[in-house]
Amino acid sequence: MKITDVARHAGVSPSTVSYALSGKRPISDDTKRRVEEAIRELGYRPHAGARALASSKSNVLALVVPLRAGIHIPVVMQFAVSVVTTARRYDHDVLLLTQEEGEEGLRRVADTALVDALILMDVQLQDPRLPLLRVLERPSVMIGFPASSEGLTCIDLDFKAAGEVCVEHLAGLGHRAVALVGSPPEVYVRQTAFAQRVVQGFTAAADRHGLASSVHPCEAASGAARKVAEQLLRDQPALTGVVVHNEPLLEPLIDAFEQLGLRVPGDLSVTAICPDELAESIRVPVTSVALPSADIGTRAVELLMRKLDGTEVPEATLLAPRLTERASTAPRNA
Amino acid sequence: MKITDVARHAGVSPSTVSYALSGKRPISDDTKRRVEEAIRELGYRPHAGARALASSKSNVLALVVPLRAGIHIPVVMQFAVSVVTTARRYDHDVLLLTQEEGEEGLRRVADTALVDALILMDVQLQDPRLPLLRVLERPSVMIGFPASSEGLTCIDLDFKAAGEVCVEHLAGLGHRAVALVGSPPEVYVRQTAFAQRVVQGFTAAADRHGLASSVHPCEAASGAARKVAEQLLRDQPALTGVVVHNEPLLEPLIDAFEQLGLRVPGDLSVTAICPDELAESIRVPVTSVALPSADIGTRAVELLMRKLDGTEVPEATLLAPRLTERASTAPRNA
DNA sequence: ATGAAAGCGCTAACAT
DNA sequence: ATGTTAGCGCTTTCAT
Repeated sequence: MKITDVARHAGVSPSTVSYALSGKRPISDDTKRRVEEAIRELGYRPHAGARALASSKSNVLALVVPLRAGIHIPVVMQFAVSVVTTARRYDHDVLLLTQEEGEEGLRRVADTALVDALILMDVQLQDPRLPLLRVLERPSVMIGFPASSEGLTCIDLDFKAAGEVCVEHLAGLGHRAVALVGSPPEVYVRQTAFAQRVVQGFTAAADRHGLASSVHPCEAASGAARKVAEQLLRDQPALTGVVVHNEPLLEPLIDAFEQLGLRVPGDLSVTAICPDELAESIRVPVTSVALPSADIGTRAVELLMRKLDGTEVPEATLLAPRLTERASTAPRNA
Repeated sequence: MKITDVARHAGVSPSTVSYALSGKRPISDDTKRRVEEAIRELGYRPHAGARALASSKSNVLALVVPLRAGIHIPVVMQFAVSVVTTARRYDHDVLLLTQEEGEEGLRRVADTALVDALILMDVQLQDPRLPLLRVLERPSVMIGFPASSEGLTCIDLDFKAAGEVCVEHLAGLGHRAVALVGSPPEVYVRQTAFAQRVVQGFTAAADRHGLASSVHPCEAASGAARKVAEQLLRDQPALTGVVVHNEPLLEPLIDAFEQLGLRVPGDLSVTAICPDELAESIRVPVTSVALPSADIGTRAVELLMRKLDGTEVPEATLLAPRLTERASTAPRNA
């Protein structure tokens, strides 16, 4: 079943069928109807490879997902799903690449014209893929910010501002000593951008408000919660505000505090940077800055589509943090 | 940079380059060397669309991932990653589809020849996609078993046997009253195959051994753990053995039992069906039947490759459960 | 062991 | 508004 079959069946030329499908030139209503009918009757589907060859567009995007330790998997899935869903709205499909394939994988799918454009997640401050992206003849969008991003397109939650907003919320409630429970150490060692930026924002805001502060990278294993809680209280006996940037640890940590005799939010206020869904599902719903995975995924695809169109897009898109107050924060005890 | 360029540069014909690349006919060592050199020097990459058109093979597999409620996301990601990794070993890429696209999505990627074959996850007992798969001209593999799978290729953990093995382990330790804490109710309502089969195996084995038993579908929200624990003890005061088939609930449930004054495994033995990684990471490492996501993903791709080769493959592949004893099970108190 | 050439099915100039 | 046709870059017969 090919386009010439459809053309014959509809009594038109192949190009007319092609144009009826693409809308790239005006077709009379009558012709269009006949073409559509022929397509339906014959169950015609254009051959993706032939299209890609003739048009130099595969209508496929590459999505590179991170697999490394310390990344919260459900967030990755949410990104992926929103990327796929949005891509489909623009008539594109999504090819899944793992980071294992590395730069060679990017080069492969780009150079073979298997994909038209690329989306990368888990960007590091000094990401080895950056030089490649700059020379690749295909547009790309990075979810996350490297140290220097000139000539590249990046989008992410403004993690620095997120760290600040959390501290400011706590400061506004009268808290004077705060701690950040961060991502697993390996995330910092890798210089993953978002983890670093939370620390920057957290520390800057704490200093600005004259709060005592400390930062604790932390394993995601929930078994670690008790130890972390104890350590925090040992290091900062005056501690009354905690910012958690570590999804799997959030609930166990709150449990651990309560088991140590600290009521949340009575004795200790807790804020988090995490998906709203998680913040809401916890026994004590947690005041949090949303990690809007779906929104970021959608906007990453939209940026890419505009780049494929030849439209200019901003190099950096930082999404402003949105803090939602829930039950885990309260004014400091007198 | 195309194949004719390489051919000219190497002083051979385009077909020779093609054959040197595919190995589909003998090439003299000397010629092969010259071709490889030309490819390297010119940085040549064959155009994926042109290949697909000429060979009627896209070298792309579709992977349909479930998004529905009650599915444990990290397990889905593990599948996806192992599918991608294995596919790459066979020189294939993976196109990511969401279940949202439904049957139309499958038809689209198959009929446009965007993919050569398909892998489906989260199969339901009466899956609406089954008839389509039977008529589709492309091979497919389902991860999971529908009610009737003639003519289709399925692979999964033998969940029925997994349920049995858990009960038998408990029975062997002298336990006489057991309960199954299952997947969220919506999973059963959807008639998702694996959840049902665990229940079958659990119940059959309990009956066979003359154990008192009960089954409790259960939300994944960890807040529900306490309620479930209390309900279990109310329903079955003699309860000493629990089988958990609900990843997110596993740890909270054990915590809840202990808070109710029941030591694990002193008073209550707990087994689970879950990834080994999860079972090991819990405070009380849990005796479990492994959910070998990576293995299943790998084998699904291997089945598909053999089908693409024209090799016959078994319609049903049930992976035997493997129970690992850990700290959460012990003989029943005298 | 290698070359020549005919497609694969579509798009997009270039007609009219 | 529609038709004609020359590719797109590769694979694979068919020759030799």
